[in-house]
Amino acid sequence: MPPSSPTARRAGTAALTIQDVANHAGVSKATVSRFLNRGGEQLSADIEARVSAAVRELGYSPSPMAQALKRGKSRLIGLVVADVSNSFSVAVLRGAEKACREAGYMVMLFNLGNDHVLEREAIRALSSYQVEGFILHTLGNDAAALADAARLHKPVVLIDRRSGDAQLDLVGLDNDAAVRMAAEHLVEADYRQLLFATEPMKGVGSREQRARTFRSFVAERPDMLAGSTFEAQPGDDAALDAALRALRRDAGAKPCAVLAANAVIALRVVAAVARLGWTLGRDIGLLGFDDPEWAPLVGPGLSAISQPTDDIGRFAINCLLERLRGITLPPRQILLPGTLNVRGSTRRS
Amino acid sequence: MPPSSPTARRAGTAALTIQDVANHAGVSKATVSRFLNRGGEQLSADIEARVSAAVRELGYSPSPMAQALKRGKSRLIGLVVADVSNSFSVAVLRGAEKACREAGYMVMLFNLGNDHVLEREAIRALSSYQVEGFILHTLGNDAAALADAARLHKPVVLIDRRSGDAQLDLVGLDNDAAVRMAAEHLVEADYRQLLFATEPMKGVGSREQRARTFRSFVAERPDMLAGSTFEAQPGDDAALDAALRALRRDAGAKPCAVLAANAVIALRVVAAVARLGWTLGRDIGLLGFDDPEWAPLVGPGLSAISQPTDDIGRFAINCLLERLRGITLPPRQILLPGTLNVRGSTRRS
DNA sequence: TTGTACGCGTTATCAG
DNA sequence: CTGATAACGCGTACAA
Repeated sequence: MPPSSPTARRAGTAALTIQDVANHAGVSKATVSRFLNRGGEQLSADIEARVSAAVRELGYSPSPMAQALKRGKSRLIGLVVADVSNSFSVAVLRGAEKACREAGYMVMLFNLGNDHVLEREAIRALSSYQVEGFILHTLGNDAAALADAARLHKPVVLIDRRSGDAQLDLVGLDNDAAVRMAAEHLVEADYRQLLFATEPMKGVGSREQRARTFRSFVAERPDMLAGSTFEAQPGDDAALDAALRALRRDAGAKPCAVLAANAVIALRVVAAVARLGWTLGRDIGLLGFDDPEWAPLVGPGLSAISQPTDDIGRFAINCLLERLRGITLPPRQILLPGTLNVRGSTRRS
Repeated sequence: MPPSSPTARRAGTAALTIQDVANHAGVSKATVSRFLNRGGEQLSADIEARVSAAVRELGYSPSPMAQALKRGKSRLIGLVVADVSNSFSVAVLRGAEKACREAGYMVMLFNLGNDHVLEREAIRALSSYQVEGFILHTLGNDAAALADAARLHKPVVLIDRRSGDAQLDLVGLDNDAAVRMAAEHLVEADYRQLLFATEPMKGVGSREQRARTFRSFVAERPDMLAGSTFEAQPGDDAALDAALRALRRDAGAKPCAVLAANAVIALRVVAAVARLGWTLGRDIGLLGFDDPEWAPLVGPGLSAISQPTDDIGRFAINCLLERLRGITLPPRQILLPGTLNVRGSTRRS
């Protein structure tokens, strides 16, 4: 049978094509395509009406796949995340996905599951699907992966963490301001011996940045404040307990407090304090980054710096979209302010 | 300029095509395609070697987009989730995404953000990208959306929640067994007046199932046990507090406990108990579904039923893949067992 | 203004 | 066993 007669198509319910619409309206594919893309600008009123009606009646919408193949653009954005289980990651993901959809894009997700060898494969797989750009929330040590992306001329926006030396757009918390806000709060609450607890730095920009600012803050107040840093290895609770004991010992009579670099480490400190039989706030202060849902519920409540995660996701997408529209600017840093939520873990009484 | 001479292509670094490989190996596109798909079965040793070498040297991998266009298969799976912020959802997502990738598929994510009007749009958008099947973790009240999916002959696997009357594959927790395990634990811990606290049912299968089993369990022990159910409206903390007060009042001298239908509601109960100045375990027992990371840290620790979220994700994907391979079976239910983690919130001493 | 014809990268059919 | 060729659904020069 010759492939088609103008009438009588659409057996079953296969997706309709632009040709179906053209037949229905009695015009050519090209005309329909023009109507769809240039919005009926260059069409006669009569034709426009017919095509418009046909599209509506048939409920037609073009195939993004075919469009992608033709124009090399897919209206797809690749989102690579070190660990979806991380509450910060999901929160950002949420904002990003929403902003994406509002701009007519879809998100293609790749979770590294903390296996950072996958980073290259991630951007490779994603770009084979023609994603137009990348949002990366990873350790970002893999320069090769970034190079791949750059070579494909696909824009990249980093979230939270600066990646190597690459000059890329970055959106995240204003770590410097946030750490200062946090430390100042601890000082005002009378804590005098401070410990900055973090996951292993591993070259992660935001962790190093926070640690650096913390050290500066302490160094600027040599007479009233002492401070040190502790990198907690995953699983090694004993070392963490020891570090906390050392903190109180070093503090002597002075009140001491921990500044936890993120929610994961804050959770571990809370657990350690419980193991040691201490009371948060009184025996030891604790202030964490990120403000997880459980923060109000542990002991007297965990004081925390909350990040504007939704905004971070939104800004990242907007930043990417601007690049896609061809804006050529030097790499930007968009740093958003955090918010301090004071709870019982930083009240000594 | 005529589009191509056999040599001298690949200006810049545009992605390479099957034609490039063919040129490089001195064969036709068709041959390369065959090598790629049937794995060199029907090729002469000489040709196979040449093609194989060319593919490797050039680092070629075919374009999923073009493949999708040609065969109508995209190696894409659509994942629709009611709310990514829900810890259960992410956990399942994690397992699913991994299983997907291991099977050579990619995940396309659509988050409803609890806006269930989007459900139809979700499956519409996703199927326009030719996803081969759907994993749905939604309220599932939108029969129309499901009908859309069915009409496209795309397989659907439901997670956790049965959807309307549709006969579809389902994978989730064995709610019946889990509720009985939970309730039995409460009984053994001497609690005699029970309250089942849940988010509004809204026709959500798993919530109704859990409530039903709870009521049966109580009804089967009329002489030793009393129980009731409470639907907590989002934000209405006053009503929740009142319900808890009523629980203790009704219990009189008997110990009472709350069975929380998921982590969200468990969190709210913990907060309410704190507001009321009670102590978990002693003044009121609490056992929750889901086992969030913070469970060990609130008060004496929150007892909880943990769900095998990774497995749920994996099974869902495998189930979907089997359907994609054309298995025609009646709809299955895969019910996985939960695990009871006993902590302080169900210890009266 | 509208239609015709071609190509995006693949795979399937059909000759050879 | 291999190569030419026609689709898949769409956008767009080019021609009318």
